[in-house]
Amino acid sequence: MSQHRHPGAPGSAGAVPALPDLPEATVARLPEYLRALHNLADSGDETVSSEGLAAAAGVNSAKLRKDLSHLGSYGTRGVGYDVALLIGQIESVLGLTQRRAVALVGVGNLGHALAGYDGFASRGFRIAALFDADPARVGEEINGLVVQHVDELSRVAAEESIAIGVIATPAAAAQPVADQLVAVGVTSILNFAPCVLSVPEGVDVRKVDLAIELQILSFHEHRKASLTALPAAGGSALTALPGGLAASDSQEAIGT
Amino acid sequence: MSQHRHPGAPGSAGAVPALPDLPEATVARLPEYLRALHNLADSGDETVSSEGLAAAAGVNSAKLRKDLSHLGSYGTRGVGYDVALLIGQIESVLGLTQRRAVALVGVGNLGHALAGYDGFASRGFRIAALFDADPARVGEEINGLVVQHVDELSRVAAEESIAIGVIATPAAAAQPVADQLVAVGVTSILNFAPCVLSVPEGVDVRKVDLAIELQILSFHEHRKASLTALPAAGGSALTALPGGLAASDSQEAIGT
DNA sequence: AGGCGCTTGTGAAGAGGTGCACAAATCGCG
DNA sequence: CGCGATTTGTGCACCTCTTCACAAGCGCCT
Repeated sequence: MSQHRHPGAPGSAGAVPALPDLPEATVARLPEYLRALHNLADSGDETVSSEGLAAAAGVNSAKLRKDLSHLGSYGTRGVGYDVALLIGQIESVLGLTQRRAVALVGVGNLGHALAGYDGFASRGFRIAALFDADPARVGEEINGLVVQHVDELSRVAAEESIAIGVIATPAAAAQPVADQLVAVGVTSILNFAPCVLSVPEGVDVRKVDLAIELQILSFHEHRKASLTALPAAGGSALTALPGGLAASDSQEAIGT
Repeated sequence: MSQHRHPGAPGSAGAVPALPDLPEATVARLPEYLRALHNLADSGDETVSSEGLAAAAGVNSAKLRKDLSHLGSYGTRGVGYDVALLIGQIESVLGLTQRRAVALVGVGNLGHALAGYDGFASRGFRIAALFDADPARVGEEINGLVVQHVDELSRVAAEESIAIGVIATPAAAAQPVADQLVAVGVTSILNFAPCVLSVPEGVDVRKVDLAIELQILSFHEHRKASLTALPAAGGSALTALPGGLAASDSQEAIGT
């Protein structure tokens, strides 16, 4: 049930306490807007129109306006949005006003790279601890952090008040690790292992599977190839495809 | 490793001619089904019910049946789906019957890990070439492949018939690299750089942004925290977590 | 052989997301 | 001081995706 609610009117008292209950699709786009806004800010721009920001974020401008309206943003008609203000708004909604501590479990091939990925640090997160089950890896230092044994997790989690757990272990180890994370109170997990995690209600899991992304691309590649291979195949409905078979999900030919 | 050539394939290479024009959401789930099916096959299962497969893939069983029905699969009522047959079907639809060649550009922190990620090789892809713009990195050998300068791209792409390009460069370098990939005929790109790529129509781009995933989790974490701070909302399972949560962020002062 | 339990495949209803098009609001300028 | 150019915010229609519920089909057991 989507309830329309007008989040706090301009003059309302408290500071926008109610989380506006954003559509999930909107939430997923906010970080992209945020990144684009930071770029604009670095360029010295102080305001930006929905059209301009939409182009920078690779989305439709109406969609962007609707997204921003959901979080009760204050654009100025005839002018646009104040870049700095909007950055503050989005960061606040995303809960990025504090730097959240991330625990990374699994310092193998991929985990090693994640531990060194500075995109995390620069966008609101702090990798607070590294874990691995392999004794051979415990003790290794990466980016100033020492890899600890995964059994230390509960102790360290309490000290560092871990907010998010990242799993970069092999698939077989992922579920036990997830259980351990949940046990120490972590309610948000980013899973890079190619498997389905089962977690109690209230725990959010997002999955990133690199091979799956390639397989999706493979499908489209396959489809494109077979389309060009079958010229006019008997005039079936296939050839009657309208304007574009562009993947709606991906970005496509922007501007020019 | 295991390159399952569909064993008892749906007979007739000529069959399955018309690409069924699958819903995008379905395409995105097929790889997950495929992974689950391979697990089942390794366990020796020969058939699986929609319920069972759905559980293994983490989706609703009705959704799974509808997805499979889209690709005209033949389950047996009262029995379920033939695992081997279904694997063959899905691999065929995804275009995984051939092993696609992937070019990886950007062998920095993340790219290095991707180059060594065996999940690609085991799921239908072959990393055929590595590139970087930094002369200091050219010549380095990773996983049996020598890093070449990005200017070699056009020559190598022709030799290896690259099907998919993976961009793991810094954001600033991503667009030029994408242009080069497009120029040599690549029509599918997986972009790890945190920026929007502009490509001509007909080129598919999928983006993976690791920081964005964390930011989305951060939002939910933020929301959950503010909910527990608010009056009773009915829900409950949240408070029953063992171990107790440590991370509670009280603040959410917005604006100004 | 016939009935029974199980499972698929799908129609239909509902939820959610998207994009157009336009009214409302604001600024700058003559 | 009012007008026009500009841009936001949003109602509405469309579309995709999800989920339910159930008839049809299949194999097994008696």
